[in-house]
Amino acid sequence: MRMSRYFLPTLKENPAEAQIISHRLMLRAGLIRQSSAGIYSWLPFGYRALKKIETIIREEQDASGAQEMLMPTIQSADLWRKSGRYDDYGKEMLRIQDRHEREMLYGPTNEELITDIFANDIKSYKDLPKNLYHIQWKFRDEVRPRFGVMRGREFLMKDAYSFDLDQDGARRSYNKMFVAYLRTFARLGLKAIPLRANTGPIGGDMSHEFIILAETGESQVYCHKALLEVPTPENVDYDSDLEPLIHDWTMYYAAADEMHDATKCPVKPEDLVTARGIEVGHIFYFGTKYSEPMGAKVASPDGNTVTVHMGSYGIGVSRLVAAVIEASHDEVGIIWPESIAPFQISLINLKPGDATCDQLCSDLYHRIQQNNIDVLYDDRDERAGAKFADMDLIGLPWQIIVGPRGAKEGKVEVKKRASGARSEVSFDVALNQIIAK
RNA sequence: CGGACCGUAGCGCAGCCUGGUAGCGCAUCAGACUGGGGGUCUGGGGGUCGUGGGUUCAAAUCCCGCCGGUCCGACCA
Repeated sequence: MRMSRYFLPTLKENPAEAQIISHRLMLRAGLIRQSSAGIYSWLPFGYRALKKIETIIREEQDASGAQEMLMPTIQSADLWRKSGRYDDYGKEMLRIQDRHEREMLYGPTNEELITDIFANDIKSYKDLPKNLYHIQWKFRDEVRPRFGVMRGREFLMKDAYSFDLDQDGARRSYNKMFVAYLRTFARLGLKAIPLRANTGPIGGDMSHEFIILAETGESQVYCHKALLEVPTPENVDYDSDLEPLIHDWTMYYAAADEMHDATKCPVKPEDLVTARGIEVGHIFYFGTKYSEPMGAKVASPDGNTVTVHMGSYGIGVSRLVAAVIEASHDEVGIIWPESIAPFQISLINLKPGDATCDQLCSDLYHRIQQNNIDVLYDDRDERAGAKFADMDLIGLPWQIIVGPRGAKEGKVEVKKRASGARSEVSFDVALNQIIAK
């Protein structure tokens, strides 16, 4: 993409309303614009990042055996009356009426709808287990939206729902999601740790929050330092017994602020990590809480009718964009992990109009594109300083700088955003470096 | 939902207290000089001062309503 044609409005100054770093950088680097309180438009640059995250989540969900579908944003109030949540949910639920004055709502979550869909067509234990998910916009009318997309009212969420014959089955489904989440966050370049979460009246140990560590995180997290060294599962066979993997990740102490009691902490002070965290995912098993009232029953092998056991598994997709930025930035801008960078390369022409620079850039630009690598070519007639500032702000992993000095000898500078490491190399070497990576 | 505050050009703000020609910086446009980390100069465009009402000869400024937004607290992917 040529920057002269791209819609990428960057801001030199921090907008007054943005308090936290990710919000500031998302506005300044042209990822989002606020449309109304807690509701954002995603500009082309931000939308690319959002879609990349979505893709990684989708790949890992699919790998674990979950199946993607799509449910509507607008739901009927009747379903929610059936589960009893229509009255319980309170003002956080956006309620609307259609022209026939039927009561509708903008879905804050989808347990009712998915359970209804399941109950209508699945009648036998032979069709279990099932895990269905979708990636869809949700609306929760937060009293106080803030921190940009970190706590917006409208947000993109991946929510999966598992259906099993009994609790043992539900546990296997739960474990699959647990592992899929570990892999997803690792691929996003994030260090995520699972914290045991409150399971409410259901009890047991089947609810975890996934927290990523970031200095500006909202909540305080305490954990054993060994937890940070547990390796991400690779080449997972999701049909195998995942309990040992789960055990590796849950054997160490880990607690959020409200669960942590310094006087009762089992971890020795020298082994305790205290950090800030952002919740990016939450998984839990809730038994028959929804399947019971919604009538989700199947025939069991012995001929009886049993209510299915369910779990639900959420990832805040839009929040993750902010979380990644919180976790990966410096004083001048974003530092995108390669896996989700909107483009891989900034190609900077320091002197547009100079025949040699133009030619070299043009060649590089086309050759990079031919290799299916996303490149943002800064061909604008701007001051070098302004270009460098913009490039650092938008934070693409690689920068290729083409200036008149080197261009005469066919040399360009390749710089890595994350480390700042730079080297002056020939056209071909630059190209090969990029392609190899 | 309690408390505090803000709406003046695309962004950041001053002007309001003490009513009297709507300003500054950045951005933007034209031209020139420039050119390896947000450059300099000249000239230009852009504002129903959130909105409705009131007070007044006169309202961005004073008073009231409404709308929008922000922050602190309690609550959440």
